[in-house]
Amino acid sequence: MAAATLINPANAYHPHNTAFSSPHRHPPPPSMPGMIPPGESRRTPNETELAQRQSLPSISEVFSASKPTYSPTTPTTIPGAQSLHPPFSSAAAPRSEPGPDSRPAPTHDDGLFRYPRGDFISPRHPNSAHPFLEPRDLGKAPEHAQLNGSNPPPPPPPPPHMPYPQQGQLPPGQYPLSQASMSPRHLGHIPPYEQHRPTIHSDEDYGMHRNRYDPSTFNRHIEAWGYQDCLERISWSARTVYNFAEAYGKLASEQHSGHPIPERLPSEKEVTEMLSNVNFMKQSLENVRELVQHSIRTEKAREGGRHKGQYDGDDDVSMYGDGMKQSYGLGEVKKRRGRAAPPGRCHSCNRIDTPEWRRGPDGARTLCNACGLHYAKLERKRQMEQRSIRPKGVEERP
DNA sequence: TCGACACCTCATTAGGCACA
DNA sequence: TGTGCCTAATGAGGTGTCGA
Repeated sequence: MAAATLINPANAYHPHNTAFSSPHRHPPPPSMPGMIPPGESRRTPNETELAQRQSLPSISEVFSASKPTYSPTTPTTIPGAQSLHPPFSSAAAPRSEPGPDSRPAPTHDDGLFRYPRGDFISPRHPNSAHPFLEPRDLGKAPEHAQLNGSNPPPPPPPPPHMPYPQQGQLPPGQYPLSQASMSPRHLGHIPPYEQHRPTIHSDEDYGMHRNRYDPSTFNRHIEAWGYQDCLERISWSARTVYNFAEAYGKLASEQHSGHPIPERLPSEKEVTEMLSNVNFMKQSLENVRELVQHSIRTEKAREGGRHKGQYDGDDDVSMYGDGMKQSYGLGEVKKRRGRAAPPGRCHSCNRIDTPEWRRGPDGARTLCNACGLHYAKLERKRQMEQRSIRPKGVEERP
């Protein structure tokens, strides 16, 4: 099915896809020595490049790290301006023109296992090479990245002036929130949250890539692009709202009183913008739905009556990748259970192939086998430490 | 010796189906 | 139509192997 092919993350996030490679070439943070490209096994022949290996922080690293601290959510970059024009003109809701490259990063306060959650959704985003970022790493220089000798990464672009986070705390490639988007009365108090829309691709961008596509498949490329772009925008909007809630939620939790302090509440404009984001998300989701429906209709028309009565898999298509379906004949496809589909890409190392998908901080089947095992180990150790810290009687709760 | 990871195993979940 | 059973599929921990 074309739709399945188009939306298959394994296709969209293929490690060799140039769109996936980081145009920014930001070096991985020092806590992640030896990043390896996505999909590359640790047993690749080029094992000499140990320094390039992408792995989770070691346990000792993790537990020697500073205790969980609030890591201000900072937008990262979106190289979106290199793509086609979105077919969903309606989705390109006119918003304040985002910065050249702005994109939010998730906030993980556990301090143990963090990664750019959204990068799964936005494969074009380069910062997916920075999984499990920890606050202690944010200001460090990317020393190890230069060990390779090739392509020394350029220094991250200077962030625009922002009241916070403190200078030098931003990881490479992440930009603080623009000051204009912040309520003036909050300056210096409110953790930033992303308020920039992802770049809406322009006609010029579209033109730049137009000649790449065969006219016969042009529409399909447009669809694929629009799908990704919509997801990207949905992802962005969701994170914006999330970050907004996180930021003000944290403030609220710090107030230690039941009554909100007016100075620490969001401005009405900010709330309105969040509402606008929600609408924006809704619009984009509707566009995605249209695309899916159209794709299904198209595919059914093409298939004709070939599989008439054999499989009506409208509900099943999007949940599992092609690989999962191959084991079934068309006539024996069963309704799949409503569980998490394989992400198609490890949320940590971006690997797309793994013998097994494992549970991660983002939920079931969000990590590859290796990362999942590592994460599980970290979690176990963390829980053990917590138990050892907690007084007896408090610990055991199912 | 230790860390990382592929593979194994088992408990859990949810869809399908028979039956009252 | 509701309920209970069966079973495929999944989730996740455990174990063995390999390499540093």
